[in-house]
Amino acid sequence: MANIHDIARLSGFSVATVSRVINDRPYVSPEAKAAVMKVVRQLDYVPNAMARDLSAGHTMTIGVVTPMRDHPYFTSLTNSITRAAFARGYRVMLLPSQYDQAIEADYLEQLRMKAYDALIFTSHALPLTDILPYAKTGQVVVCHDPGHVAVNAAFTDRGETYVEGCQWLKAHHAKKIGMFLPRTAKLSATSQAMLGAFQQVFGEALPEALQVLDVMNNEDGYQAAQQLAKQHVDGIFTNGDDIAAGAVQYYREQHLALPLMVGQENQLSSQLLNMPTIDHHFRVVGELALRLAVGELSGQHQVASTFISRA
Amino acid sequence: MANIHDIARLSGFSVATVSRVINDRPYVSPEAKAAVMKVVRQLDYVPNAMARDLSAGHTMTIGVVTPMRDHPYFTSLTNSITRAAFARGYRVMLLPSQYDQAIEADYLEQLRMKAYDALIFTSHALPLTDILPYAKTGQVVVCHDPGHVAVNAAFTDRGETYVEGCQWLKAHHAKKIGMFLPRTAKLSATSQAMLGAFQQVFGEALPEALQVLDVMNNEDGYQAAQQLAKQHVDGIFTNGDDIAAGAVQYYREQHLALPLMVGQENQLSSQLLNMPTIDHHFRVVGELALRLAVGELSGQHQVASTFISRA
DNA sequence: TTGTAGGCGTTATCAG
DNA sequence: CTGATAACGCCTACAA
Repeated sequence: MANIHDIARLSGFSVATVSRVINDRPYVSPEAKAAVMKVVRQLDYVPNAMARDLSAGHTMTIGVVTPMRDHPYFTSLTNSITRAAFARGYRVMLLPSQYDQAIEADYLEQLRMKAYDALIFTSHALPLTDILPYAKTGQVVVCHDPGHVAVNAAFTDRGETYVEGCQWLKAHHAKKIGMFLPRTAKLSATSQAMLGAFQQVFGEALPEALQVLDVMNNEDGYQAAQQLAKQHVDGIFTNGDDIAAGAVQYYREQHLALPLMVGQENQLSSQLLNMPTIDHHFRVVGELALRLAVGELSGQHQVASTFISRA
Repeated sequence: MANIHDIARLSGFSVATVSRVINDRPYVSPEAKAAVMKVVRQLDYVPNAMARDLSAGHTMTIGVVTPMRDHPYFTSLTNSITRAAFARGYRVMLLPSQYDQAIEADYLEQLRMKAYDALIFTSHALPLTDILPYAKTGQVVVCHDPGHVAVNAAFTDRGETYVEGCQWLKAHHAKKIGMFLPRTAKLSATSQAMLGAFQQVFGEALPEALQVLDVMNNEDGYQAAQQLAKQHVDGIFTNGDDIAAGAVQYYREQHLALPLMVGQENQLSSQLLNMPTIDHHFRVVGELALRLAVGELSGQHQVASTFISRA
């Protein structure tokens, strides 16, 4: 592999001049430029990206930490982040975490090692207090409401639409309601917000027996429906359209009357099932997150989600 | 930011010794190790990833070129590639291309610049002959049948199941069949294979009027159904379950009799619609592609797809 | 306009 | 066991 010194030697100019030519900088004579370019073409030379990064002191890479790969929430968020990143000349590194604190800590360490210019957590298991120290060095962005913790954040305001979802169930006369939740309520801000909305609308807390935890995908939805069907619920607030679809499948297979259902994510399946859902506008959140990551923005930015009524 | 020289100076040892300590290599006295570690902790030192990469001569990064972000084919392929990559200590860079030849060429150039150790094309618009020259330097992997072109490849053998799909339509007495195809037949191997299967089963080529091109997502499916409904088809071989779902929606809205339909990708929607589909086993393909990228494997590897009959 | 020399931060060789 | 010193390949004051 030819390097800049080879080009310098063969063209009869110095590395400084060669560098100027390949970076299209001023103060180069036409002759020098021609001579250098000729050798560049002959040797099929291209500058080495790693050396450039080291010299420049940045990677132009944004790490995106994602707990799971097959969940639509993360797919749409990553997609919008990627789009925004490329529009600004940044690249995106995919960082799967499976909600493993050790892995997340590892990524944070890599940020310190300058493996990335910034890190976006689409979600995280690590307490915010563990993340905070890293926010000083590189840029760290989280995609949920960090409360009063001073970390850059872009997130949807879910509270409002969760209330609307509960109201919809109430208005359609659901008497016994169950909820599909991601992970336990203590760990997940989503769960907390959903349970809070229930309390607000129905004036009482949702009994634990009617909360199904750790529901993350379509298959989980099928299993979760099994649990709730035993208790004869007539309404389910789910945490995803595709997840709700899994539940529908269970009810259909058992030839049971379908409970009223509310989805989330505004996916294709809620359209097919004619089910109300919530659009969290992750495209917008993703772009905001990236702008925070590259320093175009700072602080905390929230996007209002939209309840889509359907029945 | 502290660097290895700072540690050397403050600990009273040389950079060589410091390097040995932080990399946990032999031939270091306990005293030296203790002294170095103490300073490392004091200064909160971590080695710089870029400098390491430059020194080592590799990035431990695999670029994954993906034409579109919201298509399940690419999502599942990227996911399995990522999983396999991390299992081997590699990272994954997401490279969107929108089937733009200039962008694809750009990524190939970046490969030359050693921005990635290898490049996986989940699909590409660039002719294979343009890609071939780069396959010499870094590792290039394509995810479709490269025919007789000598490039590393992992792909599904679709021919067989496309024939099965056509036979299914025939067995269920579809008389007038339409097809949803991605891009034009000349450009897309998928289209060619689907049309070939039709010819094989029905003994004649599918009239162009019954081919709807450039159908890539759910909305496209809705539009495409509009076109085919005018011609009163009673069977549609689609190129995706979610895409087929878009078509179903159109037929339902118009209160038209639903044609027989075959999907692809084995997504949730085909389950919900009780529609036969084809599983291309992209998880397997993704892992093979990555193993090719990191040099564990070489050559061309094909995976048989599976027809899932449902009605 | 051009070139020299030093810096970016590590790793590796090889003599001590 | 330890340490100078030379890579890795590029950029950029500063000097000429």
